[in-house]
Amino acid sequence: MILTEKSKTTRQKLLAVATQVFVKKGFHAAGIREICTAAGANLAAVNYHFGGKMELYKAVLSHAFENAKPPRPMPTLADDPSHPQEQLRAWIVWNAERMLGARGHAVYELIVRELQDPTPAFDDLLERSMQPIYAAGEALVAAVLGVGRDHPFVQLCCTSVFGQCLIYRYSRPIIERYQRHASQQQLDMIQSFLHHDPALISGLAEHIANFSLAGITAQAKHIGKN
Amino acid sequence: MILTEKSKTTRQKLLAVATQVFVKKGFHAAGIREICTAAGANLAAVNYHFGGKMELYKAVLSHAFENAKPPRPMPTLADDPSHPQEQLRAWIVWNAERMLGARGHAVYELIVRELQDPTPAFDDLLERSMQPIYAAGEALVAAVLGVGRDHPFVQLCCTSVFGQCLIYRYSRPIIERYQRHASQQQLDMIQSFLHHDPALISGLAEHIANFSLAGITAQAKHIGKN
DNA sequence: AGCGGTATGATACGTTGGTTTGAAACGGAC
DNA sequence: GTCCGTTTCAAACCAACGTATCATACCGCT
Repeated sequence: MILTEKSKTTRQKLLAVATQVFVKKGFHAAGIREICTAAGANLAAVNYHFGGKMELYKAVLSHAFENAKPPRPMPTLADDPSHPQEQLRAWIVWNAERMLGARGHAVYELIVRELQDPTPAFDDLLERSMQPIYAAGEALVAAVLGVGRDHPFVQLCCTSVFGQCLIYRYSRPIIERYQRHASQQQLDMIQSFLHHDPALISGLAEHIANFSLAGITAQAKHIGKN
Repeated sequence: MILTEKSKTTRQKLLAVATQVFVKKGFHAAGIREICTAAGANLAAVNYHFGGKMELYKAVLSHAFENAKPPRPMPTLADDPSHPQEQLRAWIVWNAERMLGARGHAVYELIVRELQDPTPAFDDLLERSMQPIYAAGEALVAAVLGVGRDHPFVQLCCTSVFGQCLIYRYSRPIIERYQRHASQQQLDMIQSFLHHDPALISGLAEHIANFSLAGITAQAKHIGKN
């Protein structure tokens, strides 16, 4: 199929709208009719351009993954093996900003949905977008703790870091809900968060890094007891 | 409607099966037919006993909430105001065990689902099951940090604690998926986790408490700078 | 102008899922 | 035994969804 100008715009429109709808409602709850009318396209457009709902969804996942490419490369242990603690801090900040920032919004929102209702596209998505990052974090935490990567503490600490990031994705509905009882100052912060204000995001990332580094280094004392 | 013995058992069976199905698949994906056949009841039973799918769901939420009553009461600042740090640790452990243990399983699984696709029952559920716990944690963190409850650090730290707990609920599908590549030792741990083994859960709670207390006390150094 | 591959359009099909209906079965009260 | 409220059952209804169909419109090309 040769893509003329006209077809490209409808295809892209479909892709853009579908991303929003899938993010907002998930795969099952999202409707072809809703997507098509919102994109100003005909009902049959999805089947014509993508071959079906699932294929459209996979295209959305790939597209969102491509768009999530971070501006800076991920810090790893290999960058500066003699200062693991600084590298770990850099990795935590980088990871938190990626998970909470605007670029990663769609991917992580979709990942979070996949976590609850996995579709056949889950494994691939996880493998491509999470596994490399997690592995880098594992290596850094292991280096800081001075233990092997398969030490239980390593996984526990990595999970704690990811948990602190992920909750800001999950608690979005709660935050929106608390707007009603919030002060003006809180309202501003909520708006900043919902719109991925880079300053607020990096503030959150800093907190997570401070909190986690203290937590991780505190684990060092417990090593050897078991 | 008077509840005879017979009707009570079908109602209860329906409630029990529906809880499992709603937990496993969420409100939308769960089907009346599936629930009824699994409960050995007729298709019309749900409408007869509860009045509809949404009413059944609300009944499931209430029932799950009632069953989540913890064996020990929640530690609060009021229990021992002179040792806030010890009380905070006790609260974190209590909260983590509640969120990861078998008793709270259904409620938190349902809450997590509500977080993504809120139903009209969301507000009530949140208010009853989360708000009191969160408020107690806020008070304890504020006491340890020596600041007011509306200080930004307090909310950041509480969020970090909840995030570390919640992720173990979210990552369940990932954990199940990694069973394929796991060693025997890891397999045992995974099984323990999936079956809410109390020993493992309290180990996780201990980690979260150690990690978080170090993180929170580290925040004290940053207070006053802003 | 006329052709052929491409895109869009309105409409219908088959399935699924929640709900409704009306009849049949049960079980205690008199 | 008969009556009546309660519960169960099979069958049907209705709306929504993803998909398929086929005609029409578009556009570069000869």
